[in-house]
Amino acid sequence: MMCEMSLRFRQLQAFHAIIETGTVTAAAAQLGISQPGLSNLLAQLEREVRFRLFERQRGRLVPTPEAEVLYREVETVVRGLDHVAQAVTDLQNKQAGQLQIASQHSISFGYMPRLIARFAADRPDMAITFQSQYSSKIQEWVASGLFEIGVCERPLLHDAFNVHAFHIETRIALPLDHPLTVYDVLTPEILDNTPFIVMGPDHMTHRRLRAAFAEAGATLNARVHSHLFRNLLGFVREGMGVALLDPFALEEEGDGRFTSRPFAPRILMDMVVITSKARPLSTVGRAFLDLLLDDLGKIAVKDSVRQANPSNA
Amino acid sequence: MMCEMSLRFRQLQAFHAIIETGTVTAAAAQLGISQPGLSNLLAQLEREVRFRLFERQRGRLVPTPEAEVLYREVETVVRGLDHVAQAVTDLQNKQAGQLQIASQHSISFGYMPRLIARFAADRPDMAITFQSQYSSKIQEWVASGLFEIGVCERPLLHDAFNVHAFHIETRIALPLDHPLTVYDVLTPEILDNTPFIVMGPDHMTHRRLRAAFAEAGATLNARVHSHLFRNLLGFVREGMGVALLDPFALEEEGDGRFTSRPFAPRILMDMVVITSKARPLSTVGRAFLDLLLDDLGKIAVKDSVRQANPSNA
DNA sequence: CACACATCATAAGTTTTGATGATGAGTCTT
DNA sequence: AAGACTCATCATCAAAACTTATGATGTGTG
Repeated sequence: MMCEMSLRFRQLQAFHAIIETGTVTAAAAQLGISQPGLSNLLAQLEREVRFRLFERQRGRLVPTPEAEVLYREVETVVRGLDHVAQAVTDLQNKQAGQLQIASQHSISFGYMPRLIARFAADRPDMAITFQSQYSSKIQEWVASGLFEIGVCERPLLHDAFNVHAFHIETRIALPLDHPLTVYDVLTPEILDNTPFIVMGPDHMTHRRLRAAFAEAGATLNARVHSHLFRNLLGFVREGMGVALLDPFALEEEGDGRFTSRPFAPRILMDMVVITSKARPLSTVGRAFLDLLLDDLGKIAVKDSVRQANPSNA
Repeated sequence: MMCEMSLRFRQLQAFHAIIETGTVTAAAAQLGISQPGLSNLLAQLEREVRFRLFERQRGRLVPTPEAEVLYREVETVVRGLDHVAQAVTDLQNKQAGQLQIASQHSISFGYMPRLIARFAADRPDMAITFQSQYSSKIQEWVASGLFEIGVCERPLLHDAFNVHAFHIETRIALPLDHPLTVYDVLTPEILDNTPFIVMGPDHMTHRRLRAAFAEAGATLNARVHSHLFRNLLGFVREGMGVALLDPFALEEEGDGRFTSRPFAPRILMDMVVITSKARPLSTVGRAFLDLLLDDLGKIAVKDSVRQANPSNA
């Protein structure tokens, strides 16, 4: 009684679009094909699975319970294809250079390009690949040998890295005309109930900020949530509140639309420079890593640039 | 510079198979197509993504770092298709009946069929769908309206159910010639270091069993792990050890190759009969539910068949 | 060294699948 | 009853997927 069925991806994609949009016509538009084409795909699929996926009620399609169960599985597959496409464009953007460096977004706009430029000045014929990404992606890339050197935040997800840890002290960014600019150092007490622009709740610094406020018995008034330091700054510029930022994002202070103050108690960002344990560093890689660590020593919190083992969590 | 790329699923499937098997020839066999066909798909994919996925070294394919990064994304998608196929066959096995009942495996061999037979005796022209599945799948099916009545174990994963809780007391099954058959009730002290056949460590009863042994300062000697009560029984029959089982599995006691004893402290299985909050029970559904709850009252631990709210975890 | 047997790539030809546009039937609105 | 929707069906055609046949290259063996 077992019979061959050949679920084709196109059919699942069609099915997915129909459930999502509610009608065949709209689904066809979403996929950029004609309505009869989609009708066919659906008919094929229903013939092959041998149960109804939709009740035809008064000319409309109403998903059966079976369809809803199936949809959950199909969802994973169809959405997954988007992820693959994204991965492909990420990989396409990587040029083949002699030295590959990836760093987390917040450090990628001002600091890293400047350092790389300085490094490349003495080496005119060397090609360097530099890319900005999320911390987890950077770790994946360095682990797989796609990039030689990565700069990202903790936590580390694998154990495949040589790790150089350093810590960056965060500061509070405020609009120029903010009343609290009169203080030299800001504390939770001073900032009690002040509108705050914060990172998503899963980010380290957010949790530490919240803890600092709780400790001081102050209220953290989280007005806007965002997920890139760079975005927070935009809101600060617009005067919507204050934000806790890393000094790299604050480099643009010169634009004169916001300023910054230290925060007490200090909140540090746990950052790391990683290289792959699996393959040894190239000569240029070594040279750049030395420059990077040396330079970070000037910015980072004292005594925090050192060799260290990866600590997960 | 952005150019159109049309990642076809078949190409990803090909890529996935090649990475998995290591050679094109083997991958072709796995997918059931010819080697040149696969070679073509790979060539297409490499042309479209515009970076090498494999180095051709001495006639063999060696994945590039890019390929390994891509593989992780592709993996999700391709494996997902298998899940969809599995879901489809699950759904195909469901017949269209007026009354749909699903129950967890352990209760599905003896008890439920017998009860359903009794119920159907008075109603000769009624079609009933009955299916045995894992607890989580049963919940999904009842939640989506695919089945009217489900019998499964806690924990409940949604809040979409009307819940009737009951508790089943487990017993220790032993081979007939086991020395411990001389006891009327078995305790952790008596069973200290006795070879045990146990459920996987994620199952409730396993954790409680372990706790009971720890409390008594006895050693739980887990000799075999399995994941279906029915399987445990097979090992007991073979004399490999004793096992903690629900009374439904023990119904076959008549076969004379094992026996059972109560265990102290009592270990109960948290079970529930669920129906969907979303749609009201049909008349037959109501009737069967009444019969089921009434009958469970005779088997279950006293005072434990009652209406209750779902409690998660 | 020559032979058998792997590997992957290419070419040409066939079958299957996907999509189109025209058409029709049903439902709801106005 | 017209018009704007829905979805299904048909004939048709192009693109994709697969086939067989063949060649180039590499490896291991007597």
